[in-house]
Amino acid sequence: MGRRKIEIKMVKDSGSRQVTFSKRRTGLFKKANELATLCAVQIAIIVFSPGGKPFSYGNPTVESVTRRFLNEGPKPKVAARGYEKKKQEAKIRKLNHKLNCLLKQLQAEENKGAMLDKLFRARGLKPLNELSIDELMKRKSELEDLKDRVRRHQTEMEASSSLLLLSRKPVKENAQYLSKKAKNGTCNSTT
Amino acid sequence: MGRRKIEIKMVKDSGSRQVTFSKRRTGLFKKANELATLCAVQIAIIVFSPGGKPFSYGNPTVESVTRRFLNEGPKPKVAARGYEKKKQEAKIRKLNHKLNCLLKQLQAEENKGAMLDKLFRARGLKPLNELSIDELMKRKSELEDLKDRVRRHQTEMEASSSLLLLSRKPVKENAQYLSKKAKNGTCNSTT
DNA sequence: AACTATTTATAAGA
DNA sequence: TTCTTATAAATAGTT
Repeated sequence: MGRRKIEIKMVKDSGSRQVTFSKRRTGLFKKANELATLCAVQIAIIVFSPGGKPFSYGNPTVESVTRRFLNEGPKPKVAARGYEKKKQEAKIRKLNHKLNCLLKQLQAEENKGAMLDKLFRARGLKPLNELSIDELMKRKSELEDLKDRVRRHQTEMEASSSLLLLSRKPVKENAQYLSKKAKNGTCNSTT
Repeated sequence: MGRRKIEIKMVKDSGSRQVTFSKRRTGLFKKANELATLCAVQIAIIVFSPGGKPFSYGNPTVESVTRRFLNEGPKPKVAARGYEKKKQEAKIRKLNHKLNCLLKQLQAEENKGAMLDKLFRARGLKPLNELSIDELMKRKSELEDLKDRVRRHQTEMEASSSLLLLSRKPVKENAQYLSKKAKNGTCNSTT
């Protein structure tokens, strides 16, 4: 977009990254304001700088938009329709395969991470001692987010697992449990 | 931006307004994604279409970013300076402890998730078959995000680990490596 | 912060 | 909706 085309990859130099962040944050907020004005719509943006400082744009306010979003979010979503079921099942099988592969990779990464962590602790945390407080705070909040997400996924898995245990019964009897599950679904539309 | 310059005023024709909304929403989300990638930052956008339908973009998710924003809001800022080093070290020790605990929990969650996954596959994926395609797509993208974040953290850990191996030398000799690390570090002041 | 050479976004039109 | 294209706007590298 400027003198040269750049790859959309993380900017390694922290100084340049900060400059890029400032420029693009300004541009993004300007675009958001134009969208809000041209289309008379509500919009909210929250972004944390590389240093962890929060910036936000809201029309009319960040709070009102997020509140509306969070209140509308848990709408009951109508599950898949009855037609073209075969095609859906094929897609589902494909997605399940990808999902399983990803889970495996994830676990592998986690195990490596845990081993490194043990190494650290055995060594007395020397390297981490030299990191800044801000850096550690950032890591901590990232890990907390990560844990939340894993836990949420875990909950979903457990719910499905319960259904699994019921699946020994004939399929027709299962229908009631499955539709119950659909009713309680957390899925937000946000298409 | 196009064939003609337009005033940034509400578009009166509702059809044109919807078209403008679609185009600009796409552009805005693209910009947001570029910002998140280039600067490795968290960002969330929520926007309601002229018809009142919610659209959102989040990295890693809208929920995690809004949660972080809402939680940090009331808290005071911590930007600690170079003095009072003892206090800093105490804080760092505490944060490291939390970090380690979180890593352990994370791994535990992952292992449970993997076991459930095996259960599913042994059973022929029956329960997942009843989920909608949208639901599965959402899960898949969540897992991909999760994996990216774990990998990013993993990279950090490996970098620190390399430094760890050098730490057998006297502390003074370490200084150079540690300052090198600081130069490449991700922490920006962002005053 | 300002400056531009370029790239990117997009308003109109198809 | 999707594509094309002329033009406006954003921005990467530089000063």
